[in-house]
Amino acid sequence: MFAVTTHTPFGGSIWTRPERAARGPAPEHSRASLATAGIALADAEGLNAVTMRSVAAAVGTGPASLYRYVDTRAQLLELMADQARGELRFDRTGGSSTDRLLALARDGRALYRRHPWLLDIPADPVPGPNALAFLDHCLAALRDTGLPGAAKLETVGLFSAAVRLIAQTELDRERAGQNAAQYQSDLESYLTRVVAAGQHPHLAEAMTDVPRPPGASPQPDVFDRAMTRIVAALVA
Amino acid sequence: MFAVTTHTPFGGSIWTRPERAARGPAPEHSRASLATAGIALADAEGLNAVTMRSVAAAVGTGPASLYRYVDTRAQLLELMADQARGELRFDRTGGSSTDRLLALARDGRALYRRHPWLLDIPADPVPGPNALAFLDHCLAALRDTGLPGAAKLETVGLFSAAVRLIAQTELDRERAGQNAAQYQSDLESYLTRVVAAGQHPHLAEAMTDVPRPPGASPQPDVFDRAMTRIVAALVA
DNA sequence: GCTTACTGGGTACAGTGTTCGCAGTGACGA
DNA sequence: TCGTCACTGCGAACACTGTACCCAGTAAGC
Repeated sequence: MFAVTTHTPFGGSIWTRPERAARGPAPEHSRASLATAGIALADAEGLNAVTMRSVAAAVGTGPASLYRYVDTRAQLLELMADQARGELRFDRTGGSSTDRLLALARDGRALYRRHPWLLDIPADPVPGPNALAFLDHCLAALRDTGLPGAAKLETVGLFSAAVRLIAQTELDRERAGQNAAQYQSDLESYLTRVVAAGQHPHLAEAMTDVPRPPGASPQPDVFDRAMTRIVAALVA
Repeated sequence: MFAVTTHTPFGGSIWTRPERAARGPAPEHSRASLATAGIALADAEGLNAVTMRSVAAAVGTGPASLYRYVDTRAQLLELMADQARGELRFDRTGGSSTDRLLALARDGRALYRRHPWLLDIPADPVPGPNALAFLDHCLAALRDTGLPGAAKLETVGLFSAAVRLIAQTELDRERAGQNAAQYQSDLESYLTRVVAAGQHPHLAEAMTDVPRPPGASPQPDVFDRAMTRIVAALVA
């Protein structure tokens, strides 16, 4: 029912804000506990359920108190995102660049499946500690490519964006498929109406071409196929 | 300062809602006029400036009246997004698949530069008329690839997602660059502190490798370079 | 032990998307 | 020709949001 702060280029990231002050009493809560509470809420009911009030209630305090730990709601989301990324384990150390990147991509996908609300948070302008760890492992995977440093960084940027992107498309499609009753039928009738209108000849052709049987299960792993193509293009 | 409805898989799209009712007096406004007003506001002050109240005021009515044309704010954004996409012109009809896709990509980038708020609107679950026209031209560009229909559709999905993605990264970087004073220095000191901490060896290596001079202008066309790689991977 | 900078949190504010209810209006069926 | 009835415009109100303010209490530094 509401909002994501539109792209403010830099309103101040959590990671440039000191966690504890030098003076004064010890805080009763912690960044980690706020993030945990937020993640639990988001996992259960989506990102919209993560309000200052709900998180405050979850840790047992009032809304205003959260601003002792965080300047803004967006910073709270930053905490949640990074803590979620902390679930990533980096087992594989050997193998080709391609294989290692693909493994990292699959880990990323699994993370997005566990915490779909991550896709609703705009990519953080400043990477947190766990994002940095992921970044470092991506760079490690590129060791053998011999690319210069800047190119490696750019490649990693494209790579993680691609992972996010494909996970997003995949999840969107699945979510849509679940309300198949309403969505699929509405979309289908809409599209056939559009196609029947006569414009969009290529769309018509693509849709009639090999019309898969309606009950058929979707292609098994769009993600793997797409990711393979992209990774190949990136390390080339 | 506020919100984007988190991914409701299908709350009902504008394009499955009848534009005019059969009975009753003629509406005083139109979808097009609402969209135009919203676009003007978004162009000038960002997507957050597009509130039901501001749009209503722009067309000279009260907030509640908008709900005669639109079920929800998200549907208003759908209208804006599709109307903006209507600015696209599709001149090129000949050439290789790669060239035609690259031309479409550049058009898309130009559109995102003109209306950056498009990047803040989640990709519509149901494509509007102008999105369909774009889709059709992408499919036309893939004519010579000989891919089956479903694969063509999938490819186009990846393609337009990639355009959006790269435009987004590019614009993010530019926006960040403008507040160079605050952002760059903060980020830089943060990263050097992180690197100095000793973990993240590969990050350290990539950053020290060929440290570009601080005043140097950024690489001219990240977009073209990245897009070329991706398109090549897609039509392969 | 005095100062100072913090912490907790109740209250309040400005602003949001959206609903309700009611008066007016115009196309359709008789 | 004339009711009927589904629509239209819209003022007022609701529920809820993120956040600022304020004040009492608390612990570290000189």
